[in-house]
Amino acid sequence: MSIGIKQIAALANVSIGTVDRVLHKRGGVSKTTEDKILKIISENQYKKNMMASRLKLASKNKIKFAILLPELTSSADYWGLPKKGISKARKELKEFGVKVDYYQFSGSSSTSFKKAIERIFLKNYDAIITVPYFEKECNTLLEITKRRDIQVVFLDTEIQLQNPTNFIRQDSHKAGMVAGRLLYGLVGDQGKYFIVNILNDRGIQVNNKQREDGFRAFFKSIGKNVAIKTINHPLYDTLSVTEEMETWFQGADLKGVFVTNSRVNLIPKIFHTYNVSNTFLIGFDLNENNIICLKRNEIDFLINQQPEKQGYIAMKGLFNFISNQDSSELNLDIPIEIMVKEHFI
Amino acid sequence: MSIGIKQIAALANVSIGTVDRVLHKRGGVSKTTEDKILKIISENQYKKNMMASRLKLASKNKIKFAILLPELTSSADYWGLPKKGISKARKELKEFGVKVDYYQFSGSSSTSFKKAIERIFLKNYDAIITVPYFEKECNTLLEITKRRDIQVVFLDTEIQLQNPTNFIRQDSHKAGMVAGRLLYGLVGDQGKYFIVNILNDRGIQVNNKQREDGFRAFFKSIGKNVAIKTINHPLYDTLSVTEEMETWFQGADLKGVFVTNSRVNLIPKIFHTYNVSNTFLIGFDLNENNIICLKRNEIDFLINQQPEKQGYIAMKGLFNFISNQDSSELNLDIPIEIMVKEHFI
DNA sequence: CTGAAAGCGCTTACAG
DNA sequence: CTGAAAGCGCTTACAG
Repeated sequence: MSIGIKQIAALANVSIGTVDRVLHKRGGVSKTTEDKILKIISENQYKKNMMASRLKLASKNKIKFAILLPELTSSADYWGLPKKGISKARKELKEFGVKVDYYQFSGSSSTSFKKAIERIFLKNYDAIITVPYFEKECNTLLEITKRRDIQVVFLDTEIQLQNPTNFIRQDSHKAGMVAGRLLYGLVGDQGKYFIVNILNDRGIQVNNKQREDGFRAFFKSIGKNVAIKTINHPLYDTLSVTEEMETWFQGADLKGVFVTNSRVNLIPKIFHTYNVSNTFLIGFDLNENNIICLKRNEIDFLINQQPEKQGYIAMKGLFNFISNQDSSELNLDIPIEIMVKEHFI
Repeated sequence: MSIGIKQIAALANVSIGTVDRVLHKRGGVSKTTEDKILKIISENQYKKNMMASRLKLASKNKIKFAILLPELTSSADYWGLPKKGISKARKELKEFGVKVDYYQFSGSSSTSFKKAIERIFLKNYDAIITVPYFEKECNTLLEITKRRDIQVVFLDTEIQLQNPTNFIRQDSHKAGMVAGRLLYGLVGDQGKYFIVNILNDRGIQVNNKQREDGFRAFFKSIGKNVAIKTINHPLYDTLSVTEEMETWFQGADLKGVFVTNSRVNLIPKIFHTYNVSNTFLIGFDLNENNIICLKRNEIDFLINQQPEKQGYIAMKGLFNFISNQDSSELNLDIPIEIMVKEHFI
């Protein structure tokens, strides 16, 4: 049977108040008493009853989360998805005394990120969920939160930072390898491969580059020296056809196109306009346009990053950590989910 | 702000005891008072605080689960997996007053299932998690549990039963369609397709048949009239080669083999012995031997039913239902997870 | 038909 | 340095 503070108090011949002082390191307990209590706690593997604890605390001491995501734009409603998962967790955790505030930054402005962080630090949050767009600013964030004992979880992308930290995201390099495997199955040894990085105003995103590297690593791993060409394309709402792309329209050999982000739905229009066939296409994310293309057989595979799940798990994991001091779920890989047309029937 | 029984009592000018009598339909409340209280409850969307409720109840009124799974055999340790997920949930729910007992039945004996059910009914369980092997006995189970207000969740397979019920399992027909899509991508229009049903002593399992049908439905859906041959093979530890299989060893055309269960790892040995190439292979489940074959490129795709997740979700869903009367999570599709070699690197 | 009271396990402000 | 007591929101046995 598990033990409670009442039993600990009885075993140590003290009151439950004293046991609590030791458990919460509130001080004002004699060394002798403290040692006695600590011994009993460890011998009996005391684990606090989270229900009772939160029931007491929920009304006054809220657990406060700051969510700082890039703002939604017309071309990128992606960030609504982790937000949705966060919102779902928020509803579930409300009765446990969890409070959530939302902040935004502009994806093209490190200053806006810095400013949002400053506003966040004005309030006393227990945890921050954000995205590692700006390396320098993220390092600063980590230094400050470490000092103040604020938990941070980064979603979406893993980047190298100075302090160890928590990432809940898909392994982009591995996702690129999986994409390589899938496209190779369709296109084979004799075909031509194209990696399309669709850039935004800050150039290529870190995880898009990681996906590209993973894709190439796959072909290295199977020892095939196939032709792989990278096309870096500036983002337009309708993708213009660059000179590099024109090779797509020549020759009857099979071709495989790997788009390293969610803008893969821009490609089928090009194929259609130029009457290209014998081409296979793979990309990321389950936005509406991508799913339409998948259903039309214009896209062969989509890889899902499960952004909703990322947000949901970040919330749940942080809550568990803060309420139980259990860190197991704060750093994890989201599975590389492969989607085909039949998933949507 | 959300409202509690104290506020309801104040609004209705009664004591919290009376409010509780209405909430729990314990009777002994005048119609006038009851109506007044019900009105306040619905107007204010009262939702009981699960923490407080379980804190009070956890010590006396345990929520009791009976788990009834097929026994583990040397050739089928599969059922250890949902059990693992159930065990994980058990640990998390222990402090909420959840108790779990395990029962077993033999997959080849409906009597052993019936007997186990009888033993289960001797105790007062709140919920049963099991697997729908035997249609008649499952119908009986549902009738009795309905009368006694016991919740039931079936894992692994969905079958048609007389009463509506809860299934947490993968859509096997759809999984067969996904398998068709994947194999078609590798084998194409010109190849030959084979469905291998590896039978056990009860013949073909329901979900294996559903997968076969789904596989065929895929080819129908794309309007291709390819050659698909079904091979029903009795189970042996090493698969013997039947006459039907010998077509595999003839001709240079591509061939695709779809094994409708977890015994797919028996096939590569045959290919190896008879020096068969140009063959692609897909099957189910992430057992050790299957993963070894996947890593050796002997299997091209594995479909994961996420059995651990099934068990885990069943437990969590039932707990939520019983403690909150929220049925949303008791009937659901486990995603059709496609695995390739690179997932395991 | 209804109310007052004890208690689930933990937390903390207060008194000494 | 330590204890006694109130209270989180809900549940229920008891008294009337």
